[in-house]
Amino acid sequence: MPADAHRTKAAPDAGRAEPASPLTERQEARRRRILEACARLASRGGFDAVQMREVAESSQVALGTLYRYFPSKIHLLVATMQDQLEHLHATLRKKPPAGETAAERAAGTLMRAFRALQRDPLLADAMVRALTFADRSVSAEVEQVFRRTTAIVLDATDLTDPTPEQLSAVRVIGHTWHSTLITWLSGRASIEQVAVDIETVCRLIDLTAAPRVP
Amino acid sequence: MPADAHRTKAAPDAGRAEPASPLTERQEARRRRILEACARLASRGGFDAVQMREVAESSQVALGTLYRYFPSKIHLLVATMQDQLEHLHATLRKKPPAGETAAERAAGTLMRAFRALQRDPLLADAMVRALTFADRSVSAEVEQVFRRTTAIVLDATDLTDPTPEQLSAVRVIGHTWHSTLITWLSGRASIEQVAVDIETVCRLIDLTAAPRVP
DNA sequence: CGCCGATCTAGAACAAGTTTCAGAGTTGAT
DNA sequence: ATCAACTCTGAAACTTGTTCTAGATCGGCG
Repeated sequence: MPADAHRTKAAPDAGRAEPASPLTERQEARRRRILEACARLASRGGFDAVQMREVAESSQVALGTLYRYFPSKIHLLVATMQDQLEHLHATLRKKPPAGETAAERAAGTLMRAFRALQRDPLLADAMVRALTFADRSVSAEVEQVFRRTTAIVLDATDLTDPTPEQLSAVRVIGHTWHSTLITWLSGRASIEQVAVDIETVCRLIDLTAAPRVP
Repeated sequence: MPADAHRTKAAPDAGRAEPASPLTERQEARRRRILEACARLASRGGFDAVQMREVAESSQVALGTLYRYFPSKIHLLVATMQDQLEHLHATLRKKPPAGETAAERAAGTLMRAFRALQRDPLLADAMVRALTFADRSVSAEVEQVFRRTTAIVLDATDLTDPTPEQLSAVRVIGHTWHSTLITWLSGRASIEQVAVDIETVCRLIDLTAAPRVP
């Protein structure tokens, strides 16, 4: 798996659309078809069912083109996670969680996110496995996913100006969220245990909280 | 990757030696040669360099035999991690960490473990990636690795009779340890940040501590 | 000793991720 | 409208994890 095989030419950006070459309409549509096909296949058989040839066929794109958009299966799945997290984040924003303390709100939001992913366990499994399996060649994309996770937690806590300590706590919470997700998906922990652990780790937020100045 | 391919016959137990058919001396030797070859190869090129054919050749065993001992590359790497963690645990036990609070001792021990794995980053990378990539067919072995991690933390904190809350904290600490390890190995975080996050999460121990009764 | 079943070996065969390439299709600038 | 550069397609080839098969070895037992 010679994973450093990034095209150096002006290939369609497999990450986000922001800093890249504009991507024509047709290209944007292709990209979207690919991501949808990926999610669809993952939603059935999980990680193993996302076969590059199938994704290509299912999204009506040649195999070579698929690889031009996403340089590896891992890139593809991480991009899919990115995509799904965006939706999730938007959904979660709409109904901010109730709760006295920041910790409670964080735990509430994370459990809601957890349940959302539970609804499609095979898709979740494929995405999260790809995320943790990713090597350096996917760093940038993985980083973005983590940023999104961090943003979700920060949103939930309503912390406007977090201290370094709080940022550390938020990172730890993100790590725990991903790990418990994997643990649950692998059948090594119950939902109850996940809930307990999420609540436990979220206490770190209050522990490191500075009094909020309005 | 049809990973549920466990032989159902009386195959050499790929997990620990405890509950299995005794394993003759020659077989024990084979198993050890395989694990050593695996560690050696991983120590050079990391995950990708652990190629089953190479492992087989390098440990003077036929490919089929390798698969009889370890039903997949993931099983092999998880077993290797198990093996390395045993050594590490033994080493760490010898010099218990200094520190006033349980949290400090836990953080100290984990950072020591972290530095031990740092010395062989490619090996660590291969093992940890295998660990988080493992699917249900490897649950039992993964579970054992987590148990070992938990044991290391509990040893460090010197908690003899942990409450359920403390166990949750210890699980969270274990998750964080693995995640930060991956994050560092992927070049997405500095050692300093890892140290900070480990210290942050270890506070959970004191937070949930019941007064110890001697 | 000589046999039996389990284990090991060598090597072919198969599956899925990845790479490569020649030719057809698009696009943008002149 | 035309040309050059880029992009997409279709198909084959290559790599590495995994499975399968036929025969050689081993260990215990009568």
